[in-house]
Amino acid sequence: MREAYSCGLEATFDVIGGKWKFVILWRLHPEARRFGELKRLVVGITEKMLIQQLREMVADGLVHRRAYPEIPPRVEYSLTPMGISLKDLLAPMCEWGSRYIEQMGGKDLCPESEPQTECV
Amino acid sequence: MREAYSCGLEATFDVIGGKWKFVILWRLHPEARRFGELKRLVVGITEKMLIQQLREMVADGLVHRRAYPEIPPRVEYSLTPMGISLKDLLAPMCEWGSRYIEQMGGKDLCPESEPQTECV
DNA sequence: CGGGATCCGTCACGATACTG
DNA sequence: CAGTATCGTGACGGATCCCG
Repeated sequence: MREAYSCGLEATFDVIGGKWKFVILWRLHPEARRFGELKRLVVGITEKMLIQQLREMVADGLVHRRAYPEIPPRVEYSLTPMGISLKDLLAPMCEWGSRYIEQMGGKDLCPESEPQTECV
Repeated sequence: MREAYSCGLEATFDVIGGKWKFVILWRLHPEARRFGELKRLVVGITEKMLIQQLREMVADGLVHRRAYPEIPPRVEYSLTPMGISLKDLLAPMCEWGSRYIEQMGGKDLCPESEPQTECV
């Protein structure tokens, strides 16, 4: 959420656009995750990108961050109600993409990659 | 549509991600548009970006390009069935963004910009 | 009218190393 | 464990000029 929007679509893309946000979002569903868990679950992301994206999502009100004053440190990230409402949006987007892939030449699905079953 | 996808969401973002694609898409609905029309309707886009995005969308099977062998040249762009199906996806995304804007501090809507009423 | 070609700046993204 | 700091790169987006 940065400047003025002339349409809700811009806001939506601003908030979940980019390479990682939506992946993180659906890894945060349905339960809270620790930083280390996310790092493992979001395959291929670097720590820098993960913390950066999480910060933006916290600032955008999609994710809640809870730090426990312990040693060793523990931080849990969870979805806010706004973040949860986004999830209902991701489902049809994922369905559309899946249909698109199979109609446009099924060769492009990646069978050996870990099955991301919670998509859809 | 470039590499292998592990999830439909990646495909969706690949196809309508970026700054311009979804704006062009909904300007193409419900009727075909000429290149010059699009250039005026998609406020702020340069010719280079417009033609570049259109080409990608044609390659991705979302948009159909029809050139008339006339002088002066005339080219019309329209949505393919796949492109039309995307429109049903954009509507909820736009609604979500609008709700997000008003809940997160209504100052971020842009009143003086031309009302993009066909959104939603 | 509907493009194509070229040059260029920015920034999203990434690799690596270090820290409380 | 959960970050922070630094550096590098390429794709994305824009400006400008040219063409059939």
